Amino acid sequence: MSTEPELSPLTPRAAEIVSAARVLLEEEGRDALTVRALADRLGIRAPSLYKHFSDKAAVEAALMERGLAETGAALHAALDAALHATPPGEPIGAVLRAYRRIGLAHPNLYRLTTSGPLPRQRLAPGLEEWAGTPFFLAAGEPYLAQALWSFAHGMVILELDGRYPEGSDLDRTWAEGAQAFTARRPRGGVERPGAEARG
Amino acid sequence: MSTEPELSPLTPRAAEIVSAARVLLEEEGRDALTVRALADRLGIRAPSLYKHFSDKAAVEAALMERGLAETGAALHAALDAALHATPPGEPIGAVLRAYRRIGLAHPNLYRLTTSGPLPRQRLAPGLEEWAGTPFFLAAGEPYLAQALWSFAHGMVILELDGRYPEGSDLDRTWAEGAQAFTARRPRGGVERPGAEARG
DNA sequence: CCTCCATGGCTAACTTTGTTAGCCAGACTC
DNA sequence: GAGTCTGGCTAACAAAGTTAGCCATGGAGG
Repeated sequence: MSTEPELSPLTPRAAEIVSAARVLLEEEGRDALTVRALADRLGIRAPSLYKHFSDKAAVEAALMERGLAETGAALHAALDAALHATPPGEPIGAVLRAYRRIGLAHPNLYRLTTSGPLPRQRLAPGLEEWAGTPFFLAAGEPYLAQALWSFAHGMVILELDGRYPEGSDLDRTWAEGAQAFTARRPRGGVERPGAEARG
Repeated sequence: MSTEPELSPLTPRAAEIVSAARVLLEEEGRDALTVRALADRLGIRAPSLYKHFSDKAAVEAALMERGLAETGAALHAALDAALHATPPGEPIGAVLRAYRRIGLAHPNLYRLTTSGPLPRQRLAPGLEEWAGTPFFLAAGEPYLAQALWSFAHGMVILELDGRYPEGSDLDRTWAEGAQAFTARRPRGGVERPGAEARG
């Protein structure tokens, strides 16, 4: 269990703004996350927000950090629980289930965090990699890990966007994917991820 | 090989507008696809576009139809080629390679077509399903098919968005996924997809 | 031939959005 | 007590999608 990287520091007021932004985003969707609407929630005027953040993208970057941190924490916890259970559980299945759960729990934050290019300069260093590490630990091998991560993201985002036909049994589709990837997992237990193809 | 559904009919002028929109989108990105910029390319003023489309979303829907149609055509062709080759090729690998190729060939159109909810009322009926059918034909079973599709979409969108670590060997990751899914493909060849969990 | 009207342009203008400029009140520091 | 930092404010702008309403062209029907 690696320790979580520290998020970019925020003043108390900035932290309040990010909290309000998160509620607004989650309750009313991405289009509703507007500078004026956010200011309204805080009882101030839109331009005042610029005393705390350089632009709207900076607020979104702070939200993305929270999304990454919570995702990473959930995945690390699920992996640890699986590995330390008696008998140990299947790590790939455990990570996949945790990933789906966190994506569906905060759909708009998930979308914000995972869609489009990441503003990496604005994110705490190491955070993105830390959040993805459980896939590497569960897969035991970097190529399988990236394939697993891609599958998981594809499943969540297509479900959130309503792209599956009505009535699809997605539990079964997730199980199918988990079995396909688990079958290719190298025996010999979990290894540290190699340096060459992480993420 | 099923026949492609007909796209929604367009007047000649509307077709010109969609063509211009496509060039604009592909050359300058999604943010550049603005009503005024599109009008500029056509040598007219922005409000004139509303004589041909009810709103910007209608132009985007026409673009999505083209994206779905081209994707579907490429996937059906790749699957047919694999199945009718001597000796027959591996259908899952063939469909995956074609999917990646078409996504990377038109990144902005791919993103537009596959991100966010689909405006299904504005799309030619049957088109979405037809485009996805090759996954079902290649997988031979609907749950594996949806898992395969999710994997493919996750891979393409994460690559387009630059989410993989620099230097990742994505060819190898694609191959890893192809092997994982191929191993679970039901023997006995390709079946028609069932009605219950298509897409 | 002349009228009618559908087609497809146009200008002007409005709303919403992100953003900047510049002012000001309170609080803390030297 | 003077100054400066903090965090509000109003006014205003540019870019976006969109609407209202005017006008030229051109083909159809009498």
